[in-house]
Amino acid sequence: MATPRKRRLPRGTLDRDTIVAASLRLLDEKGMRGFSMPALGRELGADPSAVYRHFASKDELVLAITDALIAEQDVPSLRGSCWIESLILIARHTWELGGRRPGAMALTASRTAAMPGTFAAADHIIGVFREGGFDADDAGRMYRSFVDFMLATAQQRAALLDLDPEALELDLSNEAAFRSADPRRYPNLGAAAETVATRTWTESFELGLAMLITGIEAMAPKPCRGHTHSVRPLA
Amino acid sequence: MATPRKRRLPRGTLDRDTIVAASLRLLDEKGMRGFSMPALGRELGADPSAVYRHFASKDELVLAITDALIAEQDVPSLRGSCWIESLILIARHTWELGGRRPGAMALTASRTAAMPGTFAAADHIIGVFREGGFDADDAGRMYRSFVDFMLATAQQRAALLDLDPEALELDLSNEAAFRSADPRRYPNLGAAAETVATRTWTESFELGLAMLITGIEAMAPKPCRGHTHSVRPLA
DNA sequence: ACCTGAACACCGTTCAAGT
DNA sequence: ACCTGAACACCGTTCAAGT
Repeated sequence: MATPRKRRLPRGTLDRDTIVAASLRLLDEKGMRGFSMPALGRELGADPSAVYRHFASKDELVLAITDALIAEQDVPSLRGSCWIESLILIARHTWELGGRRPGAMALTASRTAAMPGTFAAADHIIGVFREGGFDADDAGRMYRSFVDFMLATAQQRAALLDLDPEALELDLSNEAAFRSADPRRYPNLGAAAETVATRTWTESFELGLAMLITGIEAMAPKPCRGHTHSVRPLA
Repeated sequence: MATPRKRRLPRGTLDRDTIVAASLRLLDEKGMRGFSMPALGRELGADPSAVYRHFASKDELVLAITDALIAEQDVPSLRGSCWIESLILIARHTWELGGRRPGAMALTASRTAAMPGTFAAADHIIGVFREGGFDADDAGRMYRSFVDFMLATAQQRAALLDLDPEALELDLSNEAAFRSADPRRYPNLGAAAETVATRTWTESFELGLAMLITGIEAMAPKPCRGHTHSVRPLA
């Protein structure tokens, strides 16, 4: 309260890591809507335009945030267990990350950063597919499709959670409104409406993951025979 | 050239349908970035604020656009063929829609509108799952997970295509840059880098769809015995 | 009743000026 | 060399004023 807020920052205060960390804090607190250059300036205690000394554009900053978020993730590896379980663990971790940090997930999940964190994660997941007996090229193909599913699904929910409260409320009430569809006009929807309306996003994700995992194992040269996976189809 | 552009619009010119149609035109021409209230006003030849006579907010307009886009879709039904083929057709149609009209897909794919177009599409897809022998509740569950996968995947690519040209260029060059990752540090990525870097989005979608379809058929009470589906795992 | 136009509180980005 | 502050061309939304 004593220090005047308009003090000039010392010369070397800002760097790329500081700005990325402040961006992630801002995204966690205020969501994507609150992540603006003026807001970032306030978070840093600097003028918004100072960021442009370190990143050429907001988009370049977004890519740096993308890699930092990936690099932060520390999914415990499951050596000794079935490789399929590793995939399930990675997918669930990503899904939960989108639930906890919707702003960061919504902003970054469709971007590709050619940086160390991204490379390390890709290397890890391709390695998991090779455990399943896929050769390197097929493991690369499976990796791309698996990651696309995982990120796309997590991002979709994150984008919804990141909406402003009124829009989110409207969307959720619309899901519930499936119950009010005329069963004469929409007989199939009418018969399933209660289930569709009350289904949680996580239940829907889990069933989609079960479908995917079933498909992956069917394609795998080395399926995990005798091992029951932790996904529950239609449970 | 002769008519002065600032003529006042006749009283009943604007209505919800006109505004939604102009929004879709704008999204197709200029993408999500170009879809602003001032731009919509120009497209309509009206003052931007006139739209607020018909929609309470931009978000309410977005939900109307969502339903209109769904209602426009006319996926040919495949009575007589295997029900799995209908799912494949619907998924591919959605994917292609996101490629052709990225702005509209990116804006709407995570929203739920409780309106006729949405109800009719839901009814149709739940019906397809019932053809596969799922009871109504399970068909409702499968519908949610299938649609989430389909829309999320299509939206993710659409959001990328909707980026401004410079950001898109940066992202695509980053995908290619997976080739330059150090193979000593990232041996799995190194072995698959060429495949990962040159893989198209559609190839990745098709493999993901094949995984999902394999999983769905494995769960179905009435799989399509003796029928070869049009998805090609790892082809 | 419906559309306009000015106004408000914001954006991302640039660049001359300060230190 | 690095940060500031004013400026530019935008946003979504509101509301008194016009017709």
